[in-house]
Amino acid sequence: MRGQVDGRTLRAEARRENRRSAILEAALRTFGEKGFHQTTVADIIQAAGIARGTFYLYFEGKSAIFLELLDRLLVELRASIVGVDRKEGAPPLSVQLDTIVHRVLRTVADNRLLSTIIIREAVGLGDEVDVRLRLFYQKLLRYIRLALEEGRRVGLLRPIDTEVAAICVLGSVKQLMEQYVMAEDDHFDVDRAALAVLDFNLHGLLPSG
Amino acid sequence: MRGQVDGRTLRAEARRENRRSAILEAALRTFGEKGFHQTTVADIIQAAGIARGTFYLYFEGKSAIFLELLDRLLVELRASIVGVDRKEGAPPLSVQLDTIVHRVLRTVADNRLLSTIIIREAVGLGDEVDVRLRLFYQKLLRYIRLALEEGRRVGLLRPIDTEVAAICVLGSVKQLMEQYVMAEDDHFDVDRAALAVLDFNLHGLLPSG
Amino acid sequence: MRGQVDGRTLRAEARRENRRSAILEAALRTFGEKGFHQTTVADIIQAAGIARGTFYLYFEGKSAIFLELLDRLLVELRASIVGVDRKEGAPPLSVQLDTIVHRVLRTVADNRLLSTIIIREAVGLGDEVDVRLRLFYQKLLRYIRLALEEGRRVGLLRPIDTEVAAICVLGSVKQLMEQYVMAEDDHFDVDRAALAVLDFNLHGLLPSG
Amino acid sequence: MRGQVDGRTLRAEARRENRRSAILEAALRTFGEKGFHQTTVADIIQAAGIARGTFYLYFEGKSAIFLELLDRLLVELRASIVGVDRKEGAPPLSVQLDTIVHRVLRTVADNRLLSTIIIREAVGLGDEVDVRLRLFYQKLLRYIRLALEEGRRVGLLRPIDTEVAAICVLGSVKQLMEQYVMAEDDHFDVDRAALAVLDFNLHGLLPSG
DNA sequence: GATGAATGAGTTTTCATTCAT
DNA sequence: AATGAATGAAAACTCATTCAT
Repeated sequence: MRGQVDGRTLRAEARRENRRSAILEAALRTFGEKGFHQTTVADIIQAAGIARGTFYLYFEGKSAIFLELLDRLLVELRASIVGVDRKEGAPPLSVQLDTIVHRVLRTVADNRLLSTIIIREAVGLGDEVDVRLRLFYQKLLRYIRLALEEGRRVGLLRPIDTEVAAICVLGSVKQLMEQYVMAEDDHFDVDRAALAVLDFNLHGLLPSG
Repeated sequence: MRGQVDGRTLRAEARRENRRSAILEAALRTFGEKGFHQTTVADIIQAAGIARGTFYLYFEGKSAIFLELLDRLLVELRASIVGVDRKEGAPPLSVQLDTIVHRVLRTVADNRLLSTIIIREAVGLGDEVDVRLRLFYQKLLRYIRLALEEGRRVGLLRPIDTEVAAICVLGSVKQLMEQYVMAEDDHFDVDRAALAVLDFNLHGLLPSG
Repeated sequence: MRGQVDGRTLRAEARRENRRSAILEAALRTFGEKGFHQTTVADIIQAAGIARGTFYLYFEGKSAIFLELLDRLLVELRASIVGVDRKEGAPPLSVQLDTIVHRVLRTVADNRLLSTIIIREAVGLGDEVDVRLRLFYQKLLRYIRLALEEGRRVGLLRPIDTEVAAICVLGSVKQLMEQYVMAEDDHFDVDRAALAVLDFNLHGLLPSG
Repeated sequence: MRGQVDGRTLRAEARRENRRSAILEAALRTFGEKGFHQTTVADIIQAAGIARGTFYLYFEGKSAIFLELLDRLLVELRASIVGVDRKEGAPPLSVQLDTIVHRVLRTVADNRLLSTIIIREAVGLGDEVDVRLRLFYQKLLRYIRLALEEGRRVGLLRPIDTEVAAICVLGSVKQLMEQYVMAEDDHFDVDRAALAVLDFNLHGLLPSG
């Protein structure tokens, strides 16, 4: 009987997870289409095909589900930029940066809806969300800055204001992401863009020399 | 007697304008502090020290007053970037760009509260505001791209993807603005930042050659 | 000097009366066009070309000015139905009723706008107005009933339920007025209508005998 | 289990309908007591003992709930006047008219509160309501006129201005209804009144011959 | 007297969240 | 677990009336 109960429990839990995912998915679609503030719980439950009360069985509320979606994206983005290896024998920083930019843009491309939200609706979504996003970007900036400083130390980079440079790197990639998610037509060439943004970041506008 | 009437009328109009400005000012403060969505008309009238109805005497509503604040900033920003002179004898593009970056950052510095809002709460502020902002950035991007193409033509710039480069230029400046308005402490050195961001945009990260 | 003062006072009073009339006129037009509830004080002062405060120098408020307009019409209507003469030698009741119906319809025709209002917006205009109108119709009904009873007494009328008959008389005339003021085209023949309504009231629908 | 679900659903639906009716009932009471314009949604929900939001769960707003009440009455009134039969062998028009007047007054008596409103506050209840009422009376008038014309053709009625006569018939019945709903004491004898109004409409005031 | 800016009570409406079934 | 009816706290907006100039 215990086995049976376990089976039941397992199946129940699986169903629960499925449903949870379905709601998350529906919320993602709705947030992506209408934006956080224009989206009502009614929209989400309609898209998910569930009852009002059911929504609150799975999530604490509108902010909570948004926060969860946000966290998922941030985790993916974070994953796409870890891996800079400053040990000897590792690929040169330029290659690593190239990889990172590629990965980040890929992640954005793969999570277009979600990316739209965090890029466009930076704040005003409730204190918790605001804090989460701010922290993410803060960490990201520090990470980039440390990478740049390391590059400076090993003589790979020219003497620059690493703080401002980090800001510029972040800004240029973010803006590219924004243009990408904003583009109504789908023929945005991610690879070309990644190459170009890297080229820009590495060499600037002027002819070298 | 007519003179007196004129005097009265003038004074009345002056008072009216003052009031209007005071409300705009109060709204600006409130939007800056709480963000667009967190701000209610009640907040604004409280900050302005006026009655409910008075607000609607001067503005159509929350969106309208925000739109007006936005337009003011956009006009100033626009003004800070006009003036690129491609005629012979004009200063080189690099100098002009330098001037522009300086001016833009100055404008942002001078309108910190307002800048905060349009940078942080990019969209979801009502259809009209959204459209206005989107258009502004669109025009800005095209403007930058044209300037870069001109630079290419006259051989000032190296061969670059001007579309992506324009995005990068815009993004780096925007991100700098964001860091600036976000910085809680006031010791953000605008001039240093302007120089650094220009240096980055012009020469990139790598040593030349 | 007293003479001069009197002259001034007189002229001032004349001016005051003129203005008062002008406002009443403007209010009449506006009420007639939009109805009592849709009409705002703003509408009236705009139509009158006066300032907000000025309105309150002449009238206590929106209800008060409406009440005054109402009273004017009621006085005229009342005047158009006095004069039923039950003394010997007077014209027969039938003729007198004919005269009354004619006069009433004429009064309505001459005060079309105002009539529209009291016919269409019977109540809900504030307690005072409601009471005034109710009283008017009550008195009117009693008046008609007494006339009918007198007619009965002198054998002019057949045995009828005078209370209900009075109601019917009032109702038929009121409905005629309503159709009249509602008619968009202006070719409503008052005289023909007066004759027909009298004919109906006196002889009914069936052939006599 | 499905049966149980159906049972639940049915019960839920029944409860929902009950609630709806209860709100309509409360609104009817409130409109009847205070009139349309004096009634606020707050009044209705208080009378119904429900929360603010609940009201909007069942009705779009004040106008919508009034419109529904109005439609119910108009349907009943309409039903009370269909059935005039002009085929051979049918009861004479006089009898049919008698039936109609009886039925109409009964309907009014059975819907006293609602009747009060549409009779007293004829217009200014919102465009849609106004149009609905105007159309209703228009149709009613045409209907009466056609009936009278038919009566003329078959020689049942004397030569009359059928248009004005229709107006008079409608007016006399409406005024009777008004007196009825206005009467504070309840001893208004509907049957007597119906007879008297018919007598008046058919034979008029004067002795026949 | 005239003006029109200022007032604020009063209404409508929305929507995230709760809770009985 | 699931449901969806019920809730009520906000929030926006209107407009008759007052009052300082």
